[in-house]
Amino acid sequence: MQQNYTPKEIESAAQQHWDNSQAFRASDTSDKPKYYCLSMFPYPSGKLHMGHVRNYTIGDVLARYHRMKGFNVMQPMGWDAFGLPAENAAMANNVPPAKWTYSNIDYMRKQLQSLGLAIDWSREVTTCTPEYYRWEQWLFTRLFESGLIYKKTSSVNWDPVDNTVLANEQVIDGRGWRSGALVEKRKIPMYFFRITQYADELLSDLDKLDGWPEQVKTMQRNWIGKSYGCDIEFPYDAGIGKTGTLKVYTTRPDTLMGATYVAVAAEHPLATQAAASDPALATFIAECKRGGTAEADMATMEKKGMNTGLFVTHPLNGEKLPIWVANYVLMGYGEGAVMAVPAHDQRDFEFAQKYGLPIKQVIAANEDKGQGTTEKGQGARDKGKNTLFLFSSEEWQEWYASKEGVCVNSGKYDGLNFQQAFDAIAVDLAAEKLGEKKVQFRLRDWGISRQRYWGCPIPIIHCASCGDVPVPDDQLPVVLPENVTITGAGSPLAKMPEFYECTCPKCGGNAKRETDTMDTFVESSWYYARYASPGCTTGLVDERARHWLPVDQYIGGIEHAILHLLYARFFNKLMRDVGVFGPDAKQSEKYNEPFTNLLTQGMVIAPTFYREDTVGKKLWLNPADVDVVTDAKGRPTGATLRADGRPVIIGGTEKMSKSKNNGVDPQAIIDQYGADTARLFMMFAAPPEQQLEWNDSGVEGASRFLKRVWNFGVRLKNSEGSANTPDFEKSTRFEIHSVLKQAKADMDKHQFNTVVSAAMKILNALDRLTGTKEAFVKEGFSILLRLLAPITPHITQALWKELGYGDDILQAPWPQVDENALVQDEIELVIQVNGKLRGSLLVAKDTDKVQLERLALAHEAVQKLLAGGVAKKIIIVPGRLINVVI
RNA sequence: GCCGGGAUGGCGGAAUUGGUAGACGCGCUGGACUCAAAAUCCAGUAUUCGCAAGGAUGUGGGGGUUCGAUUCCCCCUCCCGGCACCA
Repeated sequence: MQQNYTPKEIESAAQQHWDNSQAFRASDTSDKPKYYCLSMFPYPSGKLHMGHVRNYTIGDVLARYHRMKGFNVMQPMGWDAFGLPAENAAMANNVPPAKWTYSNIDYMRKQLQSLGLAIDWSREVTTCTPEYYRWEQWLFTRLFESGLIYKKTSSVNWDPVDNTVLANEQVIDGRGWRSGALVEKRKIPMYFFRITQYADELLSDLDKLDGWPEQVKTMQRNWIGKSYGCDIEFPYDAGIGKTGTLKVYTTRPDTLMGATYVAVAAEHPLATQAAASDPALATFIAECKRGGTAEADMATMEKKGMNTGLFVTHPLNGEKLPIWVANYVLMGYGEGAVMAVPAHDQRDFEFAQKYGLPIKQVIAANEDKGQGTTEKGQGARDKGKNTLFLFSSEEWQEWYASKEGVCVNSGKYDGLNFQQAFDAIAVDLAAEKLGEKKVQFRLRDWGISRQRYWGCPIPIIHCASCGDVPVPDDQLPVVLPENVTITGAGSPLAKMPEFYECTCPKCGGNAKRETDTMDTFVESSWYYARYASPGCTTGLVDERARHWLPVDQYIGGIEHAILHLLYARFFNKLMRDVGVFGPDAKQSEKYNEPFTNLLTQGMVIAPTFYREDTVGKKLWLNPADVDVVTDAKGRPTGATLRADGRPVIIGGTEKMSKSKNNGVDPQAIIDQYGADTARLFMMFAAPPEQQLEWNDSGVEGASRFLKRVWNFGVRLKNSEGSANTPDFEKSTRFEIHSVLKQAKADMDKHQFNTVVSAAMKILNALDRLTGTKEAFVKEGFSILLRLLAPITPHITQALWKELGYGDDILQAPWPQVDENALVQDEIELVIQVNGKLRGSLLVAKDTDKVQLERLALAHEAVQKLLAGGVAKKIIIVPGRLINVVI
């Protein structure tokens, strides 16, 4: 046995052993209970960063822990290989995206393997291979035929200099990142998944996901955003010159009588019509089209509007209401038009104030009906009663949102509460055929067309006579050509006749292949199912998927809480309904949801540093190349680039990413200390769900602990030994088993940092012993090794074998708590006076209440504070404390 | 702007879910070993008053409920994630 801990040798020996025994090959037919443990697959950006190490170590700990508990574990790995960074790299380094991607995969696979993850590599999936995306294309054609995929126009960020569509990430302060040109919105045709058709199921099934964090379910619920309201139609005023109605949606039809104007989006047909004869309005509309499409930008920009000079008629009272164009109304949401009730909506109120539009109060507190009786309502009543209140009062806003008021100034609706007014107005609108109740979702259909090269080709052929024709099965896959030049201007495929020239599958005439590719979220929406059918050539999955699905434990970053996880849930339902999981899948609860349990890992964040070039473009610098200067309190005051010593700008502390170049490569730590240290440190640094600001001080400590474990093993093996006293043995056994009990609970709630701490406590307890030969020391050490095995698998395997516990710790069961060791005769109780700690008391376990009260009162500290007086009350918390109230 | 989360010693974090705040580790200080250093081991380490015994204060800030609040309620500040074309 090596005298010193040599992680390199130990780790390569252990990994060799696992390889030789094919230890992590998952059986499709085992009769043990299955445990499908899945970590979100990485984008092959080049190198691993600490976020990956965290994610995959968490997954590996869970996989190995469940293996020890007797499960048939499957833990796969793959590559989310299509995406924008490959095209950027292609431009920066003049290397084709495919080549760049595959070489990144090769490097990162080696890195992952060096971490000693218990992965079944025979199931590896790479999304940019035709074997994979062929089935995605197949599914696309099925969904297109069934109408679940359709085509419509939609806004994109357009760079007028590069003549190309930009991702939101590529729009910086309203300008294209490469050209610096002002970005504008442009409408282009795109394919959409009809995810809204599944909105209700996606919403209601969240209630069944008991294994998901509440915060993720809340975010998804809010994202789907089911609301109950009314469609309301405002007939055109005669001045518009045509007949028809302007349709709006509102969740507050009870305030309809307070509507004083309507507002439409800049792209709305009425706006276009009005602008035809109004140059100033045309200019304003053009201004609204400037800037990107990101919702955060729209929501934070200054609210602006302009009167069109046109009017609509109020559907109930016949008043003429002006039509305004407003930049805060989004064409893509609802009808692209809203009714404005400035008295009762913050945004409408501010807009009305700014442009001098009338404000009409139609909701007030109702004293007679006893409404508005909450604290908020009371305040609102006092302020709002019979007088026009100021909307800016926050009290009023909240109270209003609570829907506790009644209608006023509303004619026949006066005195009705929210629900009564809602119903009455809906009935009256329906009678006029000018509106009806409607359930609306915030969720929009999922546009998947991308005018980019490095993605899965959309399998559609455009024929002048037959229209959009899906590519027939026998012509799939539509293979993405790999020899291309990326210029950053326009879509490369659209410049390749050899790709797009084709014949129509229906009529055989000349036709043009679609040159857009799919959103890369599509690939990541079904990969979890593909792992369960490696090599399948007959469909997306085969029979084997029915054994493994659904995923028992999914692990990934919290940043995926909405989009990826919602799309994957949607896809699972699509695959179920198309029959991918078998004809009976629709009847089985089992195929409703893809991920039974979800662990959302907190992000590993790190500071960002950058310099700006002459045109203000940011050049991001890696933290590893930057020296930070701090003040006496440790706050950063400045930073310089090590290479040239000149200052750099300190950005925010953000999640590690390729685009901000703030990823920290774990390789240095693995090379210097070994994978076990990297894994141990990662698990010890913070609980998995918590965000972690990267800092490598403490890696040293993790390494030191593993050295101590090794040294203890060496001593245990070599020592002649001496005996410990029975008392010492008893207290150590108590300590080990109470720590173990807690560690088991921590493991089950995924709090791995305290599991590591438990291992440290056990080693400390064993280290305090003087004798080393006893069976119970060996037993204690075996508990320590098995506790650590999921976290640091290499060193524990080496010691397990060296000390003769067995050949393979993978076969060892999780250690059992010896409840007998936990029995105590005496316990320590805390003595408090008025809730403040004043002393402690050692008593027999079964001392009765009366006796405890007597002992507490007799306590020196209590006597002193009591000063001869009498205790008011004595509170006893069994096994914990006695609080004397005086 | 909207939605979700977070804030505890010099640092990472713990606290059996309303019951001893600071487990475990890092760092730091002192000591042992060494010619010396590294490594290792031992001791101390929330702040503050005090020679000490002991006291006071303390979980982002302000208020509240309670015998007792890091934990529950109300208000506020700052930080992080997401916002549909980064993945």
